[in-house]
Amino acid sequence: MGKNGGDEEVIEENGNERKDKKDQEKGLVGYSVRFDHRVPPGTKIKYVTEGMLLQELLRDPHLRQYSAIIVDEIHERSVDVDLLSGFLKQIVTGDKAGRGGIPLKVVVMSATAQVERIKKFFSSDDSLKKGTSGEEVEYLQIEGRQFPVEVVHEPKPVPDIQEALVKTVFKIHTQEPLSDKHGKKDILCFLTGQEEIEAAQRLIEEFAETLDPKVPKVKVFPLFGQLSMEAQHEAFQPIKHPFTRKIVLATNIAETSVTVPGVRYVVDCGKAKVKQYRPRLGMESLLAKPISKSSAIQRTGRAGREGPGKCFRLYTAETFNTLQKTDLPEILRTDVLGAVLTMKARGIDDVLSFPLMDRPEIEAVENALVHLHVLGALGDDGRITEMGRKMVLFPVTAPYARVLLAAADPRYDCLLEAIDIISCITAGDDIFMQVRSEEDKESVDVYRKELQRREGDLITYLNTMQRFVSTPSSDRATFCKQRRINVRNMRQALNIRKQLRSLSVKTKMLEEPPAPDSEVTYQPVSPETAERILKAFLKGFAMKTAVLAPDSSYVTAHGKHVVAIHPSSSLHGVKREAIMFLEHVYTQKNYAKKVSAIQAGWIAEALAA
DNA sequence: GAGCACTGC
Repeated sequence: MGKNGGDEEVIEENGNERKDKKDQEKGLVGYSVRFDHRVPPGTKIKYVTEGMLLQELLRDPHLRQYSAIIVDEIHERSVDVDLLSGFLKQIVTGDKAGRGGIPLKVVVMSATAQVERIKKFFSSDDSLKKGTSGEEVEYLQIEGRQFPVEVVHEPKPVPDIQEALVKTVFKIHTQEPLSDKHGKKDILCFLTGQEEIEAAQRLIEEFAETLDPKVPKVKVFPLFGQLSMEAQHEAFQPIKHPFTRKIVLATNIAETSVTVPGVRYVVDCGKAKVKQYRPRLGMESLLAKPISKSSAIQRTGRAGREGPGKCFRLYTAETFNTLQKTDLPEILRTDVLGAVLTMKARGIDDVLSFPLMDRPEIEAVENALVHLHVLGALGDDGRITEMGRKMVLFPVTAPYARVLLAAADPRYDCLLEAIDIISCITAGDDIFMQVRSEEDKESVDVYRKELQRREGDLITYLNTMQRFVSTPSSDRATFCKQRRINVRNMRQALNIRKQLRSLSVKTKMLEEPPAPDSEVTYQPVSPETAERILKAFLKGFAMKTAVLAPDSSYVTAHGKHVVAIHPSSSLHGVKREAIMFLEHVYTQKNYAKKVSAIQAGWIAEALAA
């Protein structure tokens, strides 16, 4: 590798592994993702995730190790890719001295044409002043491949989406052929959520009963994330019965994450549930909103992957024209707490002037700065503190990182316990799956009750992790099955646990590596230890607390909003003096999730010291 | 009595 500006090329990928066995053996191609790294000596091309490259920026702010960076799928606009684009712009348009005078080449790839914006963003501000915008940015276009899809809009707004859906599905079913030379001609419907999907399934199945026996049959498959892997898998299988059409009722999962084969008809309800952070309320909402034009086009495209198709939009052409061009990028929809800390840790003192393709509201940034100050990550001068520098080393959000630091403090002394809990919580979806049938529920509840603790959800997660790791590996599958624990998420939790433990040793928060699980016997934590754990969590979540009001509702300490305990919590329906919750979501109501019982006096105590 | 979809140092 050269002395300055390396000869290594980094290809940024969104988690998709691109491993070519032969090249890898020769050491030409390497990759680096969260739990898996393979970068042999002599690597010329390295595939990394955005988060990994942001992490490398901490050590190597000018990316001197690389001669070129390729950013793929930039239109997906994750927070990480937005931050990375900002740093890349600074490197490309800034002073080359930090790279020994060697320029960095940046290639960005996008499936949708926001060409002008991207060109403008990566141009230096000087060229903008001279009116030669984008001259140093070259542009190449490659045609996509798709079969034609005919789009049909509703002539006028539909009063009832479910009714319109059933009507459209059976219009397709009775008027369009079951297959052609390209293969099956199945139907994929985009709906907003589980509830809507289950209602639609009932309606379609009821209506199907009334069909003339000469008409082909239909079989309905729901498809959403909370469904078990097996149930999801069913929706991908070609239908076995002859003379039958498959109808898949899906959430956005079928727009972004999976491809259902055989689809030639798409029915689009025009909406999707979106999570959006409300900086003023310090909480997020999950509500059905109109989709963007680009999302509608993406859904339409799902009908043309295997042959010419048709897309029926359950809204008018006028409504389509009123849709936003693109979805709101994530940085405008989430808490910018993490983004601000990421910038601060990489030397950005004035975060408001950092180049971003979309800037969050000033209020959102200010809230994040205040919150980071409360957490102790920023000092009174707004600069990152010693504590903040330690926090960014952990792959968890700032409040969790603060909890880990508190837990390592001798006053709380519960780092391993905090790691167990945070591993369970940050392992993706809840490790506890929802139980669908009533009979299953009874038996599962018997086992789950054993894990539950009166202190609430956090100590229940701790109990679960401790019971799990002290179970012999041959019995772990049964352990999970009985309690309906998602094995994939549990495996992820173990990975995170291992990573957090090793980072704790590296940062000297743990003096020595913890004993292997095989040498630890299970013992439920004492109420005294549970109290120390909850107090350590309050160091990160003192703002997310509520006290029981005289009318038996919980009122938040911050903002005085009424919150209800979510039904997924072990404390649902329970009245305690005060609660701490790690998540705060508005759906049908204002809900607190991941809830623990605390004493009201602990809140002020946590904010004080 | 309720759950759009991903990912990560």
